[in-house]
Amino acid sequence: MEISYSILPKLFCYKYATILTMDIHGLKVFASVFKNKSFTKAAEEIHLSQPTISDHIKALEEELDCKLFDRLGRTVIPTKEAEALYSLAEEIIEKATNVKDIIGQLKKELKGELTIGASTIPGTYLMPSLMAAFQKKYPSVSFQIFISDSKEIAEKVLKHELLLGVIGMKLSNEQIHHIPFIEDELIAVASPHSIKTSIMTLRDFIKFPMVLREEGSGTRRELERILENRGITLEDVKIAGIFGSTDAVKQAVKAGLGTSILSEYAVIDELKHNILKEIKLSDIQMGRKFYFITHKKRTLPFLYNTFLQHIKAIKTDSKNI
Amino acid sequence: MEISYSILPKLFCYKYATILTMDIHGLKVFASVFKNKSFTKAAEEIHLSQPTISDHIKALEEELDCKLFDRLGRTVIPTKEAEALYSLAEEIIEKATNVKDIIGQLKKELKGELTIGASTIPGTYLMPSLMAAFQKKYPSVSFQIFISDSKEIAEKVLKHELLLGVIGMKLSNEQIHHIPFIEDELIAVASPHSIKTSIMTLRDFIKFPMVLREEGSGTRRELERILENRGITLEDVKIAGIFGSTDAVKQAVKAGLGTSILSEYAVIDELKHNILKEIKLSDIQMGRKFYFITHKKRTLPFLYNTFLQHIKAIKTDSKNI
DNA sequence: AAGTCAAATAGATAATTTCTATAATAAATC
DNA sequence: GATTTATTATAGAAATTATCTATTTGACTT
Repeated sequence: MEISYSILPKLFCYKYATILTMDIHGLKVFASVFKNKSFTKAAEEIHLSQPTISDHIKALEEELDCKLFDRLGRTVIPTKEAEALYSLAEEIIEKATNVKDIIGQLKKELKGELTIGASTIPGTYLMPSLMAAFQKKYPSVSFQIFISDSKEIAEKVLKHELLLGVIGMKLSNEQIHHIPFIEDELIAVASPHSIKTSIMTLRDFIKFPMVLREEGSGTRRELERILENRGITLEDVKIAGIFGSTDAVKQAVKAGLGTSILSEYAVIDELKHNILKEIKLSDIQMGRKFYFITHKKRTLPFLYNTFLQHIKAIKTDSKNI
Repeated sequence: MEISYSILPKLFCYKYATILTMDIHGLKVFASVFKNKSFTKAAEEIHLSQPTISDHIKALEEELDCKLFDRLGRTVIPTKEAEALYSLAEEIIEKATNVKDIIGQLKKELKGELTIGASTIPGTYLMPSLMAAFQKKYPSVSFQIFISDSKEIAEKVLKHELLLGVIGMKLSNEQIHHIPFIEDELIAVASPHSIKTSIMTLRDFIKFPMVLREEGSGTRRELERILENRGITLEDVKIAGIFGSTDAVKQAVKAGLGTSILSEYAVIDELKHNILKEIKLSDIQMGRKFYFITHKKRTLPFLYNTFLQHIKAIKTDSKNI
């Protein structure tokens, strides 16, 4: 393997050292002369002057070092070499003509895989239904959702490992483009058995031991921000446990390990079935936003842009309802 | 069919009206940037300056109306469109690079069909052994010998229906290139039973009725030329019959219809077996030459030139023996 | 031999390619 | 956070190339 590695650059060098004057335009001129058996007719067809055609053929003849046409006064007759060149030239011209079409089509193509990095809440509770709706509209689209915490998603977007992310916080990085997505309400929850009161102040609530997400989490960060606004730090809070997933936190709260403050999307089912109990905080509203994030320097494939427009449309629709 | 005929010119028009600026050089620049993930490295590889690379990429981006690379400071990342373009570009570059090789190889190719127009004598009595020798040397060569009279062979060469001919006379046409081939002796023959003497003068010989070839024939023309030199026209000769082939003339002579003057190559076997008898003409030597003929304006494929050189070599060899 | 048709040549102009030098920008380092 | 470094973009100039028109050359036709 090491040998082939060291030889490779030389091969490239060789390949590019070969001066290839031949261009597609010249081949088109040749093909036209070949088909018309006339320089003048080719000139009319390609809308160039006859001397220009002569020039092109001369250049090709010099480059290939062989006569391509026998000029016999009224007609020209292609040589054996010209016959061979014609089929090759047609292939090249066709391929080159296709390029524009293929790229043009690609620019409008609504199929392929949409890879999105998502933090826990959007990845687990929001993306699935979005994916379903989008895929219904564009059946040839498949999704790959990479779930991690907000910090890692942001890093991957910055390192160009991901083109698109959804996270629960706004970043200060100038390179990141934020597209507001959806509002989320953070809700204080406890086990139904552990706390009887269903309304209290934030300061009262944090007297109970709490179960939290780990540090990179958007939910955790949002919580810290809210407490900080009230002059409270996490050091004032009695932490009963830290878990790496929202589900684990929910299990811990259910088991009575402590209270928590979680996304409404994460606990909507548990509240409905009385597995968890909402503690209304009388003095605070804990809203936060989710954002789609992209790197400002990256060009998004059409499919990704369409997806983002779809999201924007949904947002507008739901606002109007 | 008429419909497709009338539509055809429009299609050509459309095809060539599409302005296709894209050239192979530009694609090579693109491919290098794509592989190196760098404009600067591509510049080194192709031995162009970095701004030139920038220009080429810009031109391609404008023509295809899409961004090809996201420029991110230290690296560039190809877009989805660039990925697609790369595979297409490599195909085109490879084909274009092949052209030179393929044409180059064709120029030295010693295979294929060698079509030669030959008049009766060379086509029947000289070409077969030549063909055999040449094919032994170059086994991938096949022959097609078109036999007709000298006049028609010459016409076909002039009308570009044949690239190469062998005939028994020199033409006055300026367009024809003559390559001397082999000497032939015309021999006066008769049926062994009809004439007892085996030597006489030309004037005595033409007192006997003669059997001749048709007018276009080289042998006939040669005979006329010889007679003319002696102040004799064909009107002085009693013509017993005119036949369209040398074989027919021979049969007629054998049958005692008359005498004839024929190529030594045509009667060599008959003389050996005493089917025909040579009448030595004491006062004349009737030599003539055969020539390979080509049109001066036509380019001969390499195979044809090789064949002619082979012929020339044989001539030199046989002279030296 | 004159007329006609087709390609080649010459000379001029416009377009393009490419260069060097420099600016702008982003990442890495201190 | 300022500085250095690496990379692409821009500007302006020079060289090359593509193209044109007008004319010449060459060959077939009459």
